[in-house]
Amino acid sequence: MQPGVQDRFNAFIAEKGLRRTVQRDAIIAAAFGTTEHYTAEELLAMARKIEPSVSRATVYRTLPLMVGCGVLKEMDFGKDHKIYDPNYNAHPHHNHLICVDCNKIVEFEDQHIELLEDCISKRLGFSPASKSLRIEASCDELRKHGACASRKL
Amino acid sequence: MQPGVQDRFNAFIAEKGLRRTVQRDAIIAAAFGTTEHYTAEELLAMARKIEPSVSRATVYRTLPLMVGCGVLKEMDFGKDHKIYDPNYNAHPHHNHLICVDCNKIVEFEDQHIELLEDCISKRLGFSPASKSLRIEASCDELRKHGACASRKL
DNA sequence: CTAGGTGCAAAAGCTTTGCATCTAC
DNA sequence: GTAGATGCAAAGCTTTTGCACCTAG
Repeated sequence: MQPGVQDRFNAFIAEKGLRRTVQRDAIIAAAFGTTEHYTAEELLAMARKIEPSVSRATVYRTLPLMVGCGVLKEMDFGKDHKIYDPNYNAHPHHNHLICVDCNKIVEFEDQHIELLEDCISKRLGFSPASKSLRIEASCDELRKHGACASRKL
Repeated sequence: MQPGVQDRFNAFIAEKGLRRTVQRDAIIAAAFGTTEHYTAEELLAMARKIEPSVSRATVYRTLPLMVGCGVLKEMDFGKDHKIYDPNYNAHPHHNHLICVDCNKIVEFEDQHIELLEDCISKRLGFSPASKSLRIEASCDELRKHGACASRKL
């Protein structure tokens, strides 16, 4: 599990007068025991491997807590369900490239784009705080070989 | 209605051996009679003003056709429903800035970001074709005045 | 002891689909 | 005439919620 996350969540929970439970611990452990993106349903499955008593409702009730705490990022890639990204702790400024052909998601960082985002945001009257950026593109692999090796979702 | 769109859609339809109907015409007219973004439900309402016989099912069946034809862009801004953008014909390279506070969506174009997208896409092994970019940011208005004038959705 | 948490199953909300009827070509 | 389109209502899917029971502090 990613270091520090559990502590950050506990502090957040405590500050709000909420409680620490076995189920929440299991969900946190599952959520940050991987660097892959996942859906709510997938998180439920992972959490249940750790603590079988975890229910779907509790997962759905805990997800907003983790997002609100700032440890987990909720994303929407145009699929029918939301996707969660546990990598914002390790790489707070990473961006996403999503392949429109095969749905592959590549995370990347780039200094120039950071700067550009700041400029554009300010120009339009927005504060560059808490921004994120995503590029949709076509997969070279698909065009060349008719299929994409890392087809996902 | 945006010029050329109807023709483009008709050609697309014809090529696929599909048919032109009163309902589809009304949906196209509604979809491109505005420059605002809209949901499927909103499009249904607009189309019914033109042709009352349009049903929800036909709207949902026609949306993928317009998207597949390339005249309409489907977007997902993390809300519970999809949003459609009819402005890609007039401005094929525009990007979106979405305010995380008030959901305001600002469209903008930027030469530098175009270049940067190309570089990054290629670097990661993707073709820059059909890319789009969105920035999420915080609204200055909200921070200053506690509320945002153009609160939407 | 009690405010907060949990599981279950039902409900909600958007989107899709089966089916009988209709219509563009 | 026939493949394709439509409307209606039912079904699907993810996510939310009401409720009775449980538990951390």
